[in-house]
Amino acid sequence: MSKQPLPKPTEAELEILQVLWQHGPSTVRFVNDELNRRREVGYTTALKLLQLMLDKGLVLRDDDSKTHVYRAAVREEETQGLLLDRFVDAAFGGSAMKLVMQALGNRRTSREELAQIRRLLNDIEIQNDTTSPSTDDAR
Amino acid sequence: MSKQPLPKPTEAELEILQVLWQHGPSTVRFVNDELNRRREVGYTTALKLLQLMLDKGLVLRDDDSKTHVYRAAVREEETQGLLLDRFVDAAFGGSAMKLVMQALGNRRTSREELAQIRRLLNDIEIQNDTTSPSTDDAR
DNA sequence: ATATATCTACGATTTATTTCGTACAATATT
DNA sequence: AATATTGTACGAAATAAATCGTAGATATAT
Repeated sequence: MSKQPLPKPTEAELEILQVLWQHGPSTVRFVNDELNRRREVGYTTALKLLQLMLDKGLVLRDDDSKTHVYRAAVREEETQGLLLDRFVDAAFGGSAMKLVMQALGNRRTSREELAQIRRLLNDIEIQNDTTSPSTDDAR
Repeated sequence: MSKQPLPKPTEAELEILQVLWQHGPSTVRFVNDELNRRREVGYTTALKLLQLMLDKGLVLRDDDSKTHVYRAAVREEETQGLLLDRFVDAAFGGSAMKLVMQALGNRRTSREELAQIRRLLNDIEIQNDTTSPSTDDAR
């Protein structure tokens, strides 16, 4: 029952996590190269960030060989969920609905994706029916 | 066709915008009181933030009377859309779909809301059909 | 009219985040 | 073996954001 703090990654840390999530365990060099596809970042900057992230427990590293290999210590969905909560709160006054409507309304969504969402809605509805019949409220 | 820079509000600035969007034009005192419902903030902190926001063009103020009245200079949906884009990019690697699925999947969504989303999906589908038949890409 | 409360302006401090420079060790190259 | 390259560690500067204190102006109450 040990509760990890699960620290909130900063903007720059998120960029790095994206790389690690997408490409798996990576060297500093690789991470830095990936970052540089978007913006100019010095090598030691990436290194330092990874070291800080190690302290925070956001990544793990294998330092068996001289060239260390870092990998994400937090799961993608979990982290995104955490950030989403904060974001919904900060930008949408806590209303996840408003966010979803915005996200769907203001951008191109393919037929494929629409179908995907419909499937999800169905699943949720079934869930709702089989668990808590009619009402639902909390706070 | 004049394009304003439309600066990105910070976390604290967003809190204030929420207050203004929700309650309309307000005095510093009122804004501060509202902020203090969530966390402890000094009066001059709120004041300073509003002044900075005025510089940035995030709010406007009426200083006819001694006690100034501030109001949002940016529209809620527009700002949220902007932030959403950034957030989708930062946390979800650019995939709005993943975000929507997360938002819907990981939290309680009422029958009411589900229906609302379905309606939106229908609208979008109709849009898709009547405009660009199969493929979709722009920008 | 004097004292008290309320308000704005704004500099300065604090805290968080990002970025980089330098030192030095290990490895690879010539 | 000497030199160049590539790597880590880590302090410190640069930047950004949030918070607060103090001064002084204006209004309100006694």
